[in-house]
Amino acid sequence: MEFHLASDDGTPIYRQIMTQVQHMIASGRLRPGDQMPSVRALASQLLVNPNTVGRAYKDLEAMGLIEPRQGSGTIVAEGGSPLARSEKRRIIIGRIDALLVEARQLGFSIEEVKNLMDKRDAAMGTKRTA
Amino acid sequence: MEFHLASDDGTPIYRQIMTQVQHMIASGRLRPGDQMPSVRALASQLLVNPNTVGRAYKDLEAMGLIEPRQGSGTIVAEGGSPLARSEKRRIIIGRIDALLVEARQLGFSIEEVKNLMDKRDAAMGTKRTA
DNA sequence: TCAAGTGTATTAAACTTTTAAGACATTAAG
DNA sequence: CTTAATGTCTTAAAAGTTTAATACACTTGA
Repeated sequence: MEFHLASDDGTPIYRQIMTQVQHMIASGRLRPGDQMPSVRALASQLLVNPNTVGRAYKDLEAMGLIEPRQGSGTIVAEGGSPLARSEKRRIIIGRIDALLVEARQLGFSIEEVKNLMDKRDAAMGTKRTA
Repeated sequence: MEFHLASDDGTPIYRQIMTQVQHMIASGRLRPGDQMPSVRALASQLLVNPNTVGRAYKDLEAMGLIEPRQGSGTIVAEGGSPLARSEKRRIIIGRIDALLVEARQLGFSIEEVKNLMDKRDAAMGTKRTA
């Protein structure tokens, strides 16, 4: 399970964790019944305090996305159906808009961005598991 | 000048203000020499403390995006970002990688992302003042 | 039973963010 | 000059975030 905390805009860590889990569930990479990484394991992986992960898990539980099992771990909840295509589209468009604005500010044309995307995608693709 | 603070992910207010201004400059809605809203006026509009806006303006000035004029207001700075091309490239590649990861998680192919990018870029272009 | 791993909880401290009230020098307009 | 508006600064307090060191009850597997 790959997590990455990269946001440099001051977003609290526990919020970033929540967003990651939400998106993983939305995309189907985490499915109902799947085991979540333990609080301590994820904290260790992210080099973060266990309480911070616990905070994220607690809020995700309140949202009904995950279910803690005392003693054993935490699993993805049943009702947590993947987001509708329209919702996924709304999310990705927000990211794209942000990238376009950033690119324009930095002086990159859309063609340059798309070329860079191809290169980066090819580099990432070599690591793909499926 | 329309500002809106909507982010519900715990992002600090002054960061949201900075992002808004950056995007307005990037999109051409704010051009070099334009008057920025005063610290107090923007604070009043956003129902936020003047110090919070001041913090955002101070950081934006440090980035070279705006220039304070003692006594009169604050204007959008001339000239572009002082960053070197290599530095700009490093930044934009980071954004692209994040977008690719997100897109993959949400189930979008790179072709779909590039198509959406073209559409969004065209939509933004119509608002440009050129 | 025993040990290890699990989620949860408490208490405390450090740090960041935001609000608050006020002050100062500078600028523009009357 | 006077007045009002500007950016900037100080001090303080409140709130939120993160880390830290524990502790507890529960579950699993040996």
